[in-house]
Amino acid sequence: MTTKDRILEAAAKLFYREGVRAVSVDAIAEQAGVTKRTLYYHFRSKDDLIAAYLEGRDQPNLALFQRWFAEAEGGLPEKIEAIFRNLAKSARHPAWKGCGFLRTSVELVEFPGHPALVAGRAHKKHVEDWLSEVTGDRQTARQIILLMDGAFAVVLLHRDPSYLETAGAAAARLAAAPAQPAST
Amino acid sequence: MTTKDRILEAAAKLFYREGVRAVSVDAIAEQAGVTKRTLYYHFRSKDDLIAAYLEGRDQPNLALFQRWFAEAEGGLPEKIEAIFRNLAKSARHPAWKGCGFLRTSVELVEFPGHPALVAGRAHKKHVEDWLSEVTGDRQTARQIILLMDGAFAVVLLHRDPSYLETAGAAAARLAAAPAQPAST
DNA sequence: CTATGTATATTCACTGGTGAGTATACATGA
DNA sequence: TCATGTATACTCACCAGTGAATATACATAG
Repeated sequence: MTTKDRILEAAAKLFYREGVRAVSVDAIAEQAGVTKRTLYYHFRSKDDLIAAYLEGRDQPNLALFQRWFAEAEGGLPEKIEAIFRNLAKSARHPAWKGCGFLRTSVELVEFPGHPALVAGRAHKKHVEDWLSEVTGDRQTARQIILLMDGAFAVVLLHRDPSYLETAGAAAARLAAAPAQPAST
Repeated sequence: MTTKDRILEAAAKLFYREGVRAVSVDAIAEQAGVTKRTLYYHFRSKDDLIAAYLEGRDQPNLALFQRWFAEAEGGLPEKIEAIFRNLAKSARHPAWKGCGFLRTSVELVEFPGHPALVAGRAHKKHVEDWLSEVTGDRQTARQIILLMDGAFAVVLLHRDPSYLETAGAAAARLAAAPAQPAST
């Protein structure tokens, strides 16, 4: 594992756990076991590091959703609901802190053009595109995304993962009977 | 208007615009036209001020939803959808930055017991309780909340208020046909 | 009806600490 | 000997919170 990878891994861990603003570059360097100067050799700035953190989460995150969907029994509504059930299970872990993409978009609300937000938008679009494919309907895909992201926010606030199951039930119902006949 | 009110008003404006972490106590004092020491005479700490900011938003926010609901034509689904339509209109204003409660809960994720988060949870519960009343079903109320909070997050990320209308359509459908016969 | 005391409200100037980022030097393998 | 990578030790800006003093208003005792 290269030094650069170790730095990114340390950054990702701390950024997710505490938020991108709360974590100092010094703390990341220490966690990675390098000096701050070395960190700045591999990354141009803290903002660069934040962007790299989110870019690195796009694929694994999407792949996880796809695996949960593929491995679930039943028809489309059941498979959609399975994603939420798995999310609820994750959310019961004490280290769970919601969606890193959404949280970063809040922390960087003053900088709408920040590269990390560009990466965040791309990620959410990838999920939406994939859901459009499997549901055959963009509107339904968006409503599922809205339920999921809403659940991230609400569960983080109340620390009550059961909202993810409530969201899953709603998503399953919307997937079972799309508003207008399928139209990707 | 008292000095204390002016400080709180200044804090609320800056906290909503830039986020509670990004705003310095000095900036609030300057905006309020007092010295920092005066600010600390009226508020014990910055955390106190953050809590006061959210506590002050609870009632006005809820009242706004209730007004939008009351003033809308049509049955329950139409009235629910009207709330989202009004939110979408607000979100088109360039100063709109999502939901202050949810954003603060992200910014203070490291401090789950923070008084501002207690105020945030209370507010969301008030909205949920009111929606339970008007829909006659807690599950439906929660799903509407999930759609609304999801839309706050997604619209903030993509800067595309149309997601609020998509959420409104889903909320109307769920309100029109609750999963199980009404049970508050 | 003045002198003294006290509570409220405000100011200026400061501190200890932390933040991101850098100047410079040293190592080491190709 | 040159590019790559790492370290020590720094700069400079900012930030939450404080110490000490002051202004103002209003008591009430002499």
